[in-house]
Amino acid sequence: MQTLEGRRLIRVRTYRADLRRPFPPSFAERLEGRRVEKLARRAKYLTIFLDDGWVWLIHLGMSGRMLIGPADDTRPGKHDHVIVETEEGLRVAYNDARRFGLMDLCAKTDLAEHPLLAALGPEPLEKAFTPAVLAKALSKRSGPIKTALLDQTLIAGIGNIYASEALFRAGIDPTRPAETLGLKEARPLVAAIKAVLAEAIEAGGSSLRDHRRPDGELGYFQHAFAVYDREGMPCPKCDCAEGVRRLVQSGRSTFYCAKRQR
DNA sequence: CGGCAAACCTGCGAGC
DNA sequence: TGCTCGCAGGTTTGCC
Repeated sequence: MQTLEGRRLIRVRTYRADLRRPFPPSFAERLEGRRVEKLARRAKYLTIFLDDGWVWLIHLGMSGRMLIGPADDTRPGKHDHVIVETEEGLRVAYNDARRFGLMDLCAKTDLAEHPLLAALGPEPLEKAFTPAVLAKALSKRSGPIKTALLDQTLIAGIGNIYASEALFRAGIDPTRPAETLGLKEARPLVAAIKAVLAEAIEAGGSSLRDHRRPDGELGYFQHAFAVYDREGMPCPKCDCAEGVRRLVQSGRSTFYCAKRQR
């Protein structure tokens, strides 16, 4: 998507009225003619800053992806819901089989107060995300630490895969009540969260089944999971008999090593 | 308010 | 081979 920076959007087409939510009024018309000034991210939201002071907000949901290529064929492919063409002959298609994603437009000056962003917790990759900050957030929760890590109002941007991976690296039992983690255990957990997210971004993201990178390849980080989706396989860090275990917390799979994580 | 289940949607893999 | 069924992901909604 870096490839969009600096480009002018000359043609925007939507192929349905909504994703998870309806597109905002006059969505395509408000994008057409705009130049992209900057791409950024807040939690799992992509923020595209436009030259008229508005921001194009995109969430990929679970199966959303941006397909980038030349604009010589503008017909929508299967599950292409929005297609953008730039002045330079680039075609960017938002493709999302499950339509759990969403798009919105927001004035740059109101971005922090946008309903989808206002309640988000701190960015884990920022310097300000410290063990003290994490410990304080977790002290408010009596539920399991794994579930708390997925709460976007406590910490922004951790998904189900990375919650398991971070807890494994930090050696923390996913069922531990969040409030029982003190500063001492928040320290390795912060380090693990930062490392897991940074490595995943560096590797081009994770992917499962039909989720692919823009070039069609699986996200490389998929090949680096220590525990996620590895039930029954040996723990990569110890020789325990059971290997990686799976449990369900709040309806989501958690993978962990019972011997290593306490 | 916290915690949890269900809902949204589709593709895929397992099992018959 | 072809069918059904369960499950995966992120977030919101609704119920206790």
